[in-house]
Amino acid sequence: MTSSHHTLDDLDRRLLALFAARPRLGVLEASRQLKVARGTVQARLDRLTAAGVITGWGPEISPEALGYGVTAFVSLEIDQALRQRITAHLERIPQVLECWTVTGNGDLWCRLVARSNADLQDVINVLVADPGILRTSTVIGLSTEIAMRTQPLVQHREPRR
Amino acid sequence: MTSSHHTLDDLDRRLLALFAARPRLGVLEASRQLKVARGTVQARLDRLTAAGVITGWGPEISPEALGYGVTAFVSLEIDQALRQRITAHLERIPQVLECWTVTGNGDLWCRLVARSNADLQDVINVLVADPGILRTSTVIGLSTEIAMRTQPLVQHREPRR
DNA sequence: CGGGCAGGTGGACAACCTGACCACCTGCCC
DNA sequence: GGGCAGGTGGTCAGGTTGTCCACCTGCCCG
Repeated sequence: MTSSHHTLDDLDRRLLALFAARPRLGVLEASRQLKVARGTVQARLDRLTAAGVITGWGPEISPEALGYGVTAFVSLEIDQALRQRITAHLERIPQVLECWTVTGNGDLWCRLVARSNADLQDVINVLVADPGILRTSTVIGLSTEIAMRTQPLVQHREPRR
Repeated sequence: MTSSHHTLDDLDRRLLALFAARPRLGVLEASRQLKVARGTVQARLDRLTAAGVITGWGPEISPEALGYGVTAFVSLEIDQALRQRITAHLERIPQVLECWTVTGNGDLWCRLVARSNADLQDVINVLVADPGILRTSTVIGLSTEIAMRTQPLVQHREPRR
């Protein structure tokens, strides 16, 4: 959006790669592996966090391991005047993992999970209960070809500007 | 998919909520806040990890903070015979953050990021360079209504089965 | 040119946490 | 009644953290 973004240097990239590979590493151990002073690692981490590059260290949860083996992507065509209320409605549905407003006919785009295809139908029923939702179209995720990743981006060096 | 999934009990839920809120917490501090023995927290964490519920503790990176302020979702219609080669091609593009095979006309579904709309065009050009890609349709993410989340799912108690 | 400043280094400290044990208790299934 | 998984408190040595410090370097700026 704005151009005020953080530019990574080489050490940042190595740091992020290291912590991505072994996240529970302590600062001291990391400094040893990167061959820099401990304070440096600490300062880099603080700066990356302050800049918003690192947004968290939370445990990543696998919905699949919890029994939610079905993922679906739903496009919603909605009554624009009611968007706020609709997103509030979606927020209240735990199976809605993500939601964007997007360009195109589908005004809203969501990621859902469910325990089975039958369960998915139930979830969608809950979802479309809001009368502000005019039309939906669902595609089901069959297999993950590339799992959510950011490392390639982090390691990527923009050739020119 | 398979029904062999881990069922969370109340302590698991509280544990996950706590670590989601303050991930860098030590095991000892967590045990104090949850009012259980340290060994218990340790054991739970180990079990959740072994069960695949917790898949990692990696730092979460914000592409936006790195200057990739534009997100787009692309549906690709492809020559099925070439799917393997195509996904390999996509894997090599850092701006492709995620990719699924899905039902429907769009055989492949990807999430992209780019530095700007103009940059997005460049990324898409790289993407469609593979002749196995027959048709694409792109929608641009305008705003995040619900950011990727799993906590509601974790805290959710299935009413009945 | 010299000053100021951000950022790196290596070292020091006490306080604290971790991993690995242990003995023991409880609830539950067979 | 036995066996077992899982919880509880406790101990221990060793490693790690947060916080200082003095000092060095490169760089921008008047």
